[in-house]
Amino acid sequence: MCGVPRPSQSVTNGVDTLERMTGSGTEMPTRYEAGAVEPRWADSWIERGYFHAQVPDDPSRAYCIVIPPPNVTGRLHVGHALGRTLEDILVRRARMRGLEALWVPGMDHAGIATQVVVERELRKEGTEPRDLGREAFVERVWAWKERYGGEIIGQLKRMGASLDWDRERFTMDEGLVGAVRVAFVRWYEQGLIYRGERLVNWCPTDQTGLSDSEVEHEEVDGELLTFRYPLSDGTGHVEVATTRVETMLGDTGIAVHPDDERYRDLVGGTVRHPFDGRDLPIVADGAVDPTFGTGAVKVTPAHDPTDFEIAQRAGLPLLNILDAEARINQNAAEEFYGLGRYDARQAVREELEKLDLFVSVEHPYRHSVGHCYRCHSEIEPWMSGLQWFVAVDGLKGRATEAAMDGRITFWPERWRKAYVSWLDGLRDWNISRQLWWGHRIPAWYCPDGHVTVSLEDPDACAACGSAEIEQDPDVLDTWFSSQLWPFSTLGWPDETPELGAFYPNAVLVTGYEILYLWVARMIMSGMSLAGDIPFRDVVIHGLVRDAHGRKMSKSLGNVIDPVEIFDLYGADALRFSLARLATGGQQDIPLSVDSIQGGRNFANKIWNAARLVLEALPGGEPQLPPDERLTAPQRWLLARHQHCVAEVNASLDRYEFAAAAQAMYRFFWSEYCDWGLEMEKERLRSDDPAVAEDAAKVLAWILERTLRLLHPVMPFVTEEIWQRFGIGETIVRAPWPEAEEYAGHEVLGSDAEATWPFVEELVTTVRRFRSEHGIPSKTRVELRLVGRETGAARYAGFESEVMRLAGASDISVVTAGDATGSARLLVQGETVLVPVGELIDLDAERERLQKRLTEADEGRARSEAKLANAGFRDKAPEDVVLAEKLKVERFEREAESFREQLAELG
RNA sequence: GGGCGCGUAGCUCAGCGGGAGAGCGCUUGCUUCACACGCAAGAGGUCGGAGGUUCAAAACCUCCCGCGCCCACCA
Repeated sequence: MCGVPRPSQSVTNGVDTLERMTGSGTEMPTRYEAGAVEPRWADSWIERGYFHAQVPDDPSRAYCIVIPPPNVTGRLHVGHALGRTLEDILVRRARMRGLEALWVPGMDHAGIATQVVVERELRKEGTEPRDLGREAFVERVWAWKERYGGEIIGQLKRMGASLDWDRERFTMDEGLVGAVRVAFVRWYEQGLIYRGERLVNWCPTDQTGLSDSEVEHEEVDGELLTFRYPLSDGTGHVEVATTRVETMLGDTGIAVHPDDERYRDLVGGTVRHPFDGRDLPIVADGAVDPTFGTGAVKVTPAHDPTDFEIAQRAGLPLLNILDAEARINQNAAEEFYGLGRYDARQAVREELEKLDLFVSVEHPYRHSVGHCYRCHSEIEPWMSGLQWFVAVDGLKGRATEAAMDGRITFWPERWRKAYVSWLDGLRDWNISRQLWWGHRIPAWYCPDGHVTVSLEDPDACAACGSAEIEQDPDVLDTWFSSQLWPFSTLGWPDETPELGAFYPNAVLVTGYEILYLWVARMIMSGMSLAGDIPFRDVVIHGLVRDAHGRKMSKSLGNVIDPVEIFDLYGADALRFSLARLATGGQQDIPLSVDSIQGGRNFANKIWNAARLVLEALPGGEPQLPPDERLTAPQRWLLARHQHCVAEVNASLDRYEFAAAAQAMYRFFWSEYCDWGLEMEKERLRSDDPAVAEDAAKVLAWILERTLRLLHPVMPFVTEEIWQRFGIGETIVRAPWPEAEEYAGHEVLGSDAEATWPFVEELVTTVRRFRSEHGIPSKTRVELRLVGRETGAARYAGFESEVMRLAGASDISVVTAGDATGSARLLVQGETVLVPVGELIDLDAERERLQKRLTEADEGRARSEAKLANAGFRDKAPEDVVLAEKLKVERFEREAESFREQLAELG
């Protein structure tokens, strides 16, 4: 055993392995200290290679999830913890089921995002990134990646994520660089990638183009300004409206709707630009909405996508009046040159007012403006030269079909619709980024303008042989490499054994915010390049917010740092809390410290229940006693446990994590601890060693299986306890409890389950009675069930438990109702006499009875009203009607009893 | 302009055709030999509003009112 880590040492205060293995002499502190236990297990699991997956011979034994690679921009936040927790639950369960469960770790280079944070850091040091030069800058980013990549790995390990670290990948590692190259070249050769000059979404701050998906539209209060263009022939004016009046410097035409009577005669004519005297043609175009504004539109082809298209159709020239930083360039009238776009807006307006061309302004005017998803600057539609695009029409079809025909299932299902309709409206994807950090576009240009795209870096132009070739300075959109993640991490384009076994992946878990940016593109590229769906299931979860549903942000000061939580409450606590909140129905997930404390309390509850059971366990593998020795409460608990197993499995099969967590919580706390342990305690301390041993065995057996059930959600505390059973090396690879197993015990427990409701209500009713009368817990009362001899069947097998839990000295059945001096409690319609004599306060008793009487009367009235309805009697199912009739009888009996008692009390 | 989600106990949310639930918070008892990160008992909801379907609606349909989100080239 030399050198085997013993993660539990700190908690057991040095109890040695042998003692732990035999279960004797185990000291468990009264509180579970997650912070001391978890880091040891986290390391130990990895050291022992438990998370390493082999490539199975039988592909049906393969189960694979790839981590949504976190950006190397910085440390992980609780949002990441949610997704990783859900994935870990799935992977750990699959692993326990005996599958080769591979969870691929890795990170994303996150082109623009990382470049921005590194630039910011450099500027803080007083260095202008552009001065550094490309090579040195990229080196700096790699250094950044090493630092934060390491921190992210540390965080993931600490939270217990069972990733196969032997297979860690990075979107810019050697293999993935190759995969990106192959993908680009293949699509280029298929005509799915092309180079073109188009308006792109330009971020003037980050100085790069963006795809449509990277632009966030937001409603802002702007202004709608109307001004006049004089007709060139001096016969009048045309009024146009705009929210960005500075763009009029780049106007090259006026457009009206072809059917618009008002302008029919003007089409073909021109207006004169007031600042530089250019004549702008008036053209007709169907894209113009004649009902908006004046029905005439100024056309700025170089700075508006609609205008660009109009210009293409009408043959209007492009006039680019902005530079890369969105300042007015030399193409505009001289007096505006060099102005920023917002200053220019003001200056143009003033100039128009001077020339008496200003008509009116509407302010505030609410309209939608695109912003950069990284830096939030306003996006400028801009001509930035030739850029590379992916022609999505060649990819959409198969990606849509895969979701429509059920090969890919979305959970919850509603996201499928969102996905399909997004694909439907998708336009070509701009993949050129004017950045330094990323995959360099594998295209080379010679002085004659030939383009060479190739797998290997070329020495000469493929068309003319010129050796004077230069590579495209741009890099690819970061999502271009991310989209290959499900297969590139498995070795694609090589046909590796991993790719053969683990592709398609089983499931992808991610937040809805990257459904389009990432998920949709993985499906498109997976279908096209890897020849199959990338994953069978897509699980979409909400975004983690603070306790009141607000976004977590540094400025609000409500950010929860996962590691802080791990240290304070434990990773298990956070994991359980997140799982319990992950309902799927709602869009976002409010996480509060209270909720995490709830998880911590649960871990502590498990720990303490285990303390009790393990102290009593004689040692060895927990085995059930023979069926005939099982008591009714034991059979009941077994049956409840089995229901819990079934419920958890059914929930997880549907990715209903909250329901699964809730089922475990309810079973363990409310049934196993509150009732099960409380009932068994007596037997555990029995003088008869056989009785005590049986009780311990039953409790231990159920506990051990429950630990396995809980393990995927709370890996640490379950492992820590499970070790003490001494039945194996690790719970990580212990078998997963299936619903079908031990079905026999369910049957075995059915009699006890049928008895249970009466037993539970009897105990609760007596407890309530005692509480209402302040009867001290040490005072024993007698319980007499009024009825025939068979009345005892109502609590058969639970006699001693009822007595102990209700604080009774005796329980019996009496045939006649000698009720003198007794309180009469009603339990499921049966009368239970409690001889109390002077014990009770008569006023309190009157109050109690009056309250119960009201409840009974109300209940009866409800049921009678239902039965009075002929439609109900005729049309409702028989059993429902019968149940209603029984209710009336019961309420009647109860009410009668309460009235009698009240009368007796006077 | 389209589409989606949500309005249920003070808070955060389950439930989605047959007598209103959980956690937290609150009240009252418990130094009960696993756990006060606990135990027991309790208070607290015209299930956003109005119609409709049904014997029966928190749940299904329609409309309305409030939140929130996504998509979209109306200047």
